[in-house]
Amino acid sequence: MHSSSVHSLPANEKERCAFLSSLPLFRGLSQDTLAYFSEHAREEVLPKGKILFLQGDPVNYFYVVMDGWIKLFRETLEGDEAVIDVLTTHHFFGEMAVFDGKRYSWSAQAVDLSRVVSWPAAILEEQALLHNRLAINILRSMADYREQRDREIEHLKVQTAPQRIGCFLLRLVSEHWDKNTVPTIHLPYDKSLLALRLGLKSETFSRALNVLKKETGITIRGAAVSIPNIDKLSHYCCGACSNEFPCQDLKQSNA
Amino acid sequence: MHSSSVHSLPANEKERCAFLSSLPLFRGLSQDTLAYFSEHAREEVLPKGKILFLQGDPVNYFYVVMDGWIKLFRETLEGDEAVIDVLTTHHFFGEMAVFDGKRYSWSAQAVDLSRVVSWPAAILEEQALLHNRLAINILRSMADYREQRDREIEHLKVQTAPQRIGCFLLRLVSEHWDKNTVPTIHLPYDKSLLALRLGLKSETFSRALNVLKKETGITIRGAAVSIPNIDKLSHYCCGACSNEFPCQDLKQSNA
DNA sequence: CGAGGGTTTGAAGTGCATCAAATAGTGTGG
DNA sequence: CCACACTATTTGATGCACTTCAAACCCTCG
Repeated sequence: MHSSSVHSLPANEKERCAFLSSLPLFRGLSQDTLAYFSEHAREEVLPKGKILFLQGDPVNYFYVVMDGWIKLFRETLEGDEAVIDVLTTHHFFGEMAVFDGKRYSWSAQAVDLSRVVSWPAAILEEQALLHNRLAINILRSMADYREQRDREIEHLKVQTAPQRIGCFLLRLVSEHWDKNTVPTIHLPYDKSLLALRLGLKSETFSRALNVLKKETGITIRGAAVSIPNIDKLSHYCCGACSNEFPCQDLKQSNA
Repeated sequence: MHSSSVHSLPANEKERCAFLSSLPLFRGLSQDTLAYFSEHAREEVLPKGKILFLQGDPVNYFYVVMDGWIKLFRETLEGDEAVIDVLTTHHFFGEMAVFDGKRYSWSAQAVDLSRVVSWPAAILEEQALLHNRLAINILRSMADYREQRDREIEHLKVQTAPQRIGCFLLRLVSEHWDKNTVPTIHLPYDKSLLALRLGLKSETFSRALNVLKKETGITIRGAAVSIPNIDKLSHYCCGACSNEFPCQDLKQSNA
C-alpha cells in the first residue's frame, strides 16, 4: 500500500493551527477561537489497526482526521462486520458529541498509520453554543455528508456490485482530476476493506472487478487503476443511479 | 389504509404555533422567534401522490411534516426507484437549505393525504444565523438522524430480507409500546412502499413476511401485525445486527 | 528462502429478482 | 347492498447475483 504523508511526530502548535484553519468546519472563526481549539486539541498518531473507541462507548471526544484512513464499522452478534464509512483528511466524526451522554453507534479504527486531532465533547458543545458560526459550519458539513449517505443508500439498493465499484472509482477520479493526464488512480486502501466498504465480500469484489474490466476497458495493476474511457465507465455505472450523467461528483469537481 | 388525522383545512395561527413549539427543532426558542416562524410558515395540505419537488430542483424550502407520510426517493435512469426514507409527523427535510444554491438530492412525494409546513430557505438560514439555539437544535436533530441512517446502511449490508422486516417491526413497536398490552401494530403504509423502503421488491417482501411468520410466530391480518413473542422476534432479527439485544430503539423507549 | 496476509479462482449453494398469473381487497356506481 | 373495475398482495417457476467454502496464487517482509 502506498504510504500517506503521516509524520511520526505530532505537529507543532503553528502547523496544527494552520491545518485547523483550513477546515471548512472552522472557517470564519476568529483567531482567538481557533487558538482556543488548537490549545485544547489532543493530537494522536495512530498505528495501523489502533482502535479509537468501540460501539457503545460513551461519546467523549470529537475527532478530525489529519492523515491516513479511519474505518467506522459495526459488528453483528454473528460476527459480520459492516463498514459504515472510511474517512480521511478533513473528515470528522463523533459530532454527536453535541448531545450529552450519548454513545458511539459504531467503532472506529485506524486502517493505516494515521493522525487525528480530538477535543473533549464538552469543548465542542461549549464552543458551538458560544459561536454561532461554528454551529453553522458543523451543520453545513453534516448536511453535505448526509447527501453522500443518501446516495450510498441508493447505491446499496439499486446498483450491482460492478456498478458500485465503478461509481467509487469515478468518485476517486473526480477528486484528483487533471483533464490533461490519463485518468489513473490508486485504490486508497486494501481491496478487502474496499469490498466491505461497498457491502461486498472480497471474493465478490474481485470477480466484480473482472466484470468491470471487460465491460469498461479499465486496467488494474495492484492498486493502480487506469481508466482509458471515462464515459464508458460512467455510462456503465450511472445508468443504475439517479445522478445524471456524468456523475454529480464529477460535475462538482468540474465546476 | 387507515386514515391519519389530517384535517382538510389548514390549522389556524394558534394551532400551528402550538405544533411548532412541540418540535425539538424549535425547543427553547423565544416566543418572538416562534411567532416569526409561524407567521412566515406556509402550510399545505397535500393530496395523495402530490409531488413536492423533484430531485435536482433548487432548494427553495425547508419542510416539516405535520401529518401523513412523505416519501423521499431517487429514480435511476433505468427506471428503478430507491426510497431513501419515509417521513412522518415531526420529521423535517430540506435542511440543506442552509446552503445557498444547492439542489435537492431526491424527490419528495406525499404517500397519503398529508400536511406539511414550509419556510423559504432564506428564512431558515437567516434565523439559524441569528439564533444559535436554533442552529444547535437543527444540528442535534441531524446528528440523531445520522445515527438512524448509519443503522440503515448496516442493515442493507448485513441483514436478510426477513430480518430487515422484523427490525422495522421492532422499531414500530418501540414507538407505541405499552408493556401491559399485547404488542400489536399497524403497518403505517402500503406493503409495496414498505418493501421499497427496505430495499426489496414487493414479491420478495411478501415471501419474507411468510418466513418471518414461521420463524417468530407473528401473525398478520391486513396491516395489523401482532407479536406474541417479542424476544423471539428480536433474537431472530438482531443477531445479524450490531445493536445489542434487545434493539437499541427498544432500549431507548424503555429508558 | 519461507511464512503469512492479501487476492484470485473454482464449484456449489442461497437469496433475491423477474415474469406471469392467481387472489384478495378497495372503492365505485347502480 | 351488490357487481364491477382496479389496485394491492400473494404465489409459482425460473434465473441471476452474490456468497460460501476451499484451494491456489501472489506479494511482501523478515
